Amino acid sequence: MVTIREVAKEAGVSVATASRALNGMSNVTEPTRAKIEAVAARLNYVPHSGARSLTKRQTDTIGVILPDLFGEFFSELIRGIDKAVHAEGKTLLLGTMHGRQEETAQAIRAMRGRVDGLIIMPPETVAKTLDTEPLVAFPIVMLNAPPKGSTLPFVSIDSRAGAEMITRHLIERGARKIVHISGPANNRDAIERAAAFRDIMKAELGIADPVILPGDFCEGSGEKAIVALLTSGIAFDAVFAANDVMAVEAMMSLRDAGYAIGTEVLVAGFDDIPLARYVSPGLTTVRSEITKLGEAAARTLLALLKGELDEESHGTVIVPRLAVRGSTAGRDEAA
Amino acid sequence: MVTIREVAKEAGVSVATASRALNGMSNVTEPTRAKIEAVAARLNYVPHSGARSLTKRQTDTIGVILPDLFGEFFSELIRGIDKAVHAEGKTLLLGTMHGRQEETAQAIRAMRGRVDGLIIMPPETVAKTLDTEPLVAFPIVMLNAPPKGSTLPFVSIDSRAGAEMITRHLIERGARKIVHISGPANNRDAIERAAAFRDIMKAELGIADPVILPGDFCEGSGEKAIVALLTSGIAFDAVFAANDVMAVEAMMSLRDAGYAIGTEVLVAGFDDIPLARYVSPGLTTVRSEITKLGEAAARTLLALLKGELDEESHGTVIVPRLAVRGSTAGRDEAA
DNA sequence: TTGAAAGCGCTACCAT
DNA sequence: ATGGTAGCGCTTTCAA
Repeated sequence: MVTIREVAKEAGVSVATASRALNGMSNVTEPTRAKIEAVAARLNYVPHSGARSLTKRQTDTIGVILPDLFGEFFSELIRGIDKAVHAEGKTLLLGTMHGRQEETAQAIRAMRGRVDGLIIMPPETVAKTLDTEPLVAFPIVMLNAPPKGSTLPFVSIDSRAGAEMITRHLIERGARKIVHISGPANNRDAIERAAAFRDIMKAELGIADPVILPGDFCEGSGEKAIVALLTSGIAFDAVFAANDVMAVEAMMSLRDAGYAIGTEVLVAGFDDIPLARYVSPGLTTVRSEITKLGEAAARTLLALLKGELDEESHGTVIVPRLAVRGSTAGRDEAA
Repeated sequence: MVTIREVAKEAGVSVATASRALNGMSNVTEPTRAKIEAVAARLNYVPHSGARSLTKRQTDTIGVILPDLFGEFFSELIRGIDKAVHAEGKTLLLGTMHGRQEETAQAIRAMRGRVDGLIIMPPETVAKTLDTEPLVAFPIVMLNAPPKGSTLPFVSIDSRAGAEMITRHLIERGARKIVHISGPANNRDAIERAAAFRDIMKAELGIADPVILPGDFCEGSGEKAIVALLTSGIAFDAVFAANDVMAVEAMMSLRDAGYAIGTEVLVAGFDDIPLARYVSPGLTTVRSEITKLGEAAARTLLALLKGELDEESHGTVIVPRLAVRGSTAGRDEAA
């Protein structure tokens, strides 16, 4: 591998001058620069980013630590982050902890010296831990985990607002006996969505203790919940699943069980993954705009790095909107 | 940030000893090691991977350059790569060229000094260029682009075999007037799939010049193709799209136009993205096992880095299998 | 077993 | 405008 030193020697200048020329600094004579560039091209010189990072104390790399890489949610998220990061000419270092929480700390440590800042989406409520960990010496933006008592900047989706909207929507469309399929018990979003569901059921219908079936956000749990529901004999006229994956599965299971989706039984999800519009009927859901979420996180971090993070963008809460489709056409139309 | 020097000083040893102790080398007295580790923990020392990479001339990072990040294909691919890479304790550096071919070379250069090796999925037939480029001084594995006249190791899916299978399958299920929606004209996979389709139509049905509609693998083009098809008045009883995204769209469009999918008109795709099994009827497609593809690429690169790449694994061609679902239930059953 | 010191490839400061 | 040189934080000979 040819280094800058060889280029300098070959061009008959010092490494300092070579460095300046190659980095487009102004204080280099035009002929000198031309010669250096020619030599660099001839020798096929490619700067060693690692070495450069070491001296500049800046890596131009953004690290992302995700709980997992499964499904469309993460792919959309990464796309959003990449979009913003790439726009600033920086690169993306991807780390996951494969669901294992113990790996989080290690994953973060491994980032030291490789990235300028980190976007972390903790699997659960690791936020507090992170804030305590003194090792967190570099800029961090939390994703979807509004840190309680933490001072870390964050970007998240307003799960509560979304769940409220959708529950109201189901009621408006004629549902009265709504069943909720929740996410993991230790997941903040899942908890908020379930709580919001309860609140609206109480406020709008006076139902203090609505049916909530356990789920885990993953494939398999939507179907399981429906099987349990049907077996239980509980009466229902709508299902609100805490995310789209479960909602789609629930929809399929209900359809297979002979229910007419959208009229006899309304179904709604949360996230608006691409799949939601392809199933039939289309799935009514809460549009999180995942890509936007990723972009916002990246932009917050980028601003933080530049020291331009103003107070108001310190914490960004994205308020989702409804995406109404066929799965909640309405009970009235069933008649 | 605390460096190894501070740890050494605080522990009353030389940096050399500190380094050895922290890296678990054997030639350090137990008490010395204990003390150093205690100090490191107390000072919350985290090694600087960048600096370490520089001296060791090894980054423990694998770079991946993708044409884009859109859709499930790439998310599954990344997941596969990450799986293999993570298993070896290495990290993943992600680069994309956002469809712009000019960015490829630059993206590769930017990797110098950051990664030990590269997995590249060129948008088109950049393989040759890459092989020529002398800058490619580090280990590279090509993804899905069997380099013509290139000596780079590669992993790819046998598009031809897959397309042959599925065309035969459609014919078996009673289709005679099959229309193909192709991918981008400059995409190798797209070209091979179309060619295989032609060959089988010729061989099995004696149709030398089957209808092939242009597409681009992306959302929008499946629908467009169907609109064109319906407008043209061309007779058809099956549609084989070069990838699932277009196939699903085509399916929806045809259904909206009043066709019974799976009986009146058969539809098939290519890739087997998760979505394929959720639409209804399920989409018959070619199972590429994208995750496996990513894993294989990563493993090839890892072996290459270890100097363990034997001749036969130099080029891996994954032969896909059919995933038969409702969208090709069969024309016979229509009766 | 431990320490001193020479780099890894580059940038940036201080001279000239 | 150009050159010499001191690091960036770490690993790794070479000596002791």
